[in-house]
Amino acid sequence: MSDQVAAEITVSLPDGSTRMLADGATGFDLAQSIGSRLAKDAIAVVINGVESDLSTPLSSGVTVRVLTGNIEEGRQVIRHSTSHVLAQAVTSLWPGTKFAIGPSIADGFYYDFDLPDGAHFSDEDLVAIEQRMREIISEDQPFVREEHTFTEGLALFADQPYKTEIIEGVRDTNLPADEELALEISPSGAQVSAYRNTEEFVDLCRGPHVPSTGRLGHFKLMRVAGAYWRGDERRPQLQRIYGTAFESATALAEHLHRLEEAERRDHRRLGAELDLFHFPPEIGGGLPVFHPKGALIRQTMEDYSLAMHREHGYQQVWTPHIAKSTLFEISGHLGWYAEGMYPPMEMEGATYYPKPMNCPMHILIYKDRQRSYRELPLRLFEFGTVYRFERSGVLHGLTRVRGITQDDSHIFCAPEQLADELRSLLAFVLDVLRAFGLTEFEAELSTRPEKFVGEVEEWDAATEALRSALEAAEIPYIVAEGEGAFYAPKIDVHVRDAIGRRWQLSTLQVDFQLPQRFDMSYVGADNSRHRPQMIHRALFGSVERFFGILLEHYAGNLPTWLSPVQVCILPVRDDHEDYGAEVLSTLRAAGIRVEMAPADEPLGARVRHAKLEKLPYVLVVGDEDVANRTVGVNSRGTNDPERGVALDEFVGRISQEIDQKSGPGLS
RNA sequence: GCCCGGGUAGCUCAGGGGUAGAGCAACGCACUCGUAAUGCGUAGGUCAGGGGUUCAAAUCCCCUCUCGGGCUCCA
Repeated sequence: MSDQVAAEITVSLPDGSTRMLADGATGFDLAQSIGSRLAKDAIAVVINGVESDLSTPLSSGVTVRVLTGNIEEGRQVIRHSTSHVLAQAVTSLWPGTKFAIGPSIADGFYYDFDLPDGAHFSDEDLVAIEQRMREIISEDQPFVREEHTFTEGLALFADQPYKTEIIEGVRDTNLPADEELALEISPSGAQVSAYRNTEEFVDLCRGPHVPSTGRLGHFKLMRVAGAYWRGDERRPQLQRIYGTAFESATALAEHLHRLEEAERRDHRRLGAELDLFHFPPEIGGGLPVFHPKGALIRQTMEDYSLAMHREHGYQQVWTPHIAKSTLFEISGHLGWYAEGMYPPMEMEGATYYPKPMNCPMHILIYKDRQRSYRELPLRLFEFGTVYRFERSGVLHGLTRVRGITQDDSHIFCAPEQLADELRSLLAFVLDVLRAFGLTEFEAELSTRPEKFVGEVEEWDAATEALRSALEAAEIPYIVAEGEGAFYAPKIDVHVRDAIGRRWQLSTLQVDFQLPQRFDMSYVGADNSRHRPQMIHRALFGSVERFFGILLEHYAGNLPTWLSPVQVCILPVRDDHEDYGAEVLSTLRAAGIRVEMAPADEPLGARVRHAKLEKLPYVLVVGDEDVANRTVGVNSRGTNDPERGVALDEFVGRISQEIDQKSGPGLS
């Protein structure tokens, strides 16, 4: 081709620079022109914001970003490509398998299958599948993009009913049904794209993919599960395989290590190790008992919360656990929440239900007498235990139980007070959460759904009030359009824990329905009756769940104020026990929770036991300490004890720490 | 509720048709020690429960309960 000058194209890079390439150059050529290292690491490209294969020819004037495996978008491509390899492996081991979808997800991927003759995967199957996947990877099969019309696509996947349904769905609506389907098919134009690895194996997919299976390999199949087609329990249950994949063996190993770390933090494990709570089968699923140390932690949490509520103008109330059906008919719970309620009990001709929520009872307290505008906002607060029928499969340690103690509050206010009340309420909620060591917040503002009660103007005003509370609190939030309950817009507060996991905790909901159902009123300054507005608010959400989250957040290393045992005294020999007892009573008099372990085991063993219990402080007392009235301080998180600390000084230190709700670090 | 996998000593687990095992914990005795496991000894089990197959079942089969991982659900 020396007889003609090669045409050239110009492309822009993310840093604003431009680069000249031969006409017909691909993303891979671009990466190569930048550097051989980049060419080696390149997974895919983003052309004018659209993710594409490395083999895509570039046209002049486009902006191109090269995706490598060490960034999230690149990993998604690796995971999605690995899911295709999984599908090919399964079809070669189970001929006749029907495929559903196989998207990348946070930290991995999955693929849903419908095996011939209703077969199911077992854990042993995963080993064989992984083996087959490694063969496919070593064959270095190319991912070849094919584009088809809808008609061709339907013909290509004629024996794949799930793929057919996806293609028809997009053809008829021009939209994939949800985010995960969007990875399978692109709605743009009248095209269906597919990626072919071999003569036999081709899968519907939007792409992009790695150039060939040889680029994969750092993966692991994690588990098998059942999953309903399109998440609908009325439709067939498919066999899902979860896996994870990374760009390198190191990154995969790090990920698996993080999973182990999360397992070590599992509150169910810590609950047993630290003797805090358990779930006796004789009582029933989802119904925990708290042991002395667990109860102490829980009580400390509740005491602090109650004190903060009183300081902020809340009045504590107390209400029973069951009520006649009449109450839940008025509240409407029997109408729209009956499935979530425990079944009724008949007694003396009346029907009683365990309460699923506290609000109706708080409303009855409000309604016991006529209320004046001067009393508003009226803030009622209760640690109210409610019972909800959670299906057996959803129970999960303390984070999903059937007996739930809510730190529940209902605020009744005049409409013109709503915005101020929400603002101070949100600030209060965040302050209390911060005291428990949770500092990273993200909120969700859920707005009016299609089906709703009340007036549009009311909804708009309440939504604006919630929004302004979020703005004032200066926390990041997203708006979930149409996600509100039918009776109210709401704010949900999520927190990030120490290892970055997101938990939904507090909720603030305005309620347009209950004040009306209960015909609530107050007498205004104008001497006429008005309808109050109502706010539901749970701060911890559920005390049990919050307890579990805190345990995981701290990995069991609770700050000193929450530790059930704050100090353990270890006399070096038994003739130091008298002094140890003196230290114990001094600390106890200062309100510190303290124990002493007698010298009938070697000191090292006793230190070890105390460390395994994750106690904040171990005090060793020996000859020098008896002589000088000092203690040896071994703090959690260190193996470097401090010798000769004056007893008074230690008391001062730990008291201050308890006061500030801080404490030594991890064990 | 549905799919998959478990349930053997208080805990963690081994054993997989022929009379039940280990480590830790517990208990007893000795040791008296300056910072993450002192030694010796003792006791501890209807192998989740029920039914079946077998001369014989912890072990194989069926049912139930229960726990875990997912799916659905979370007002």
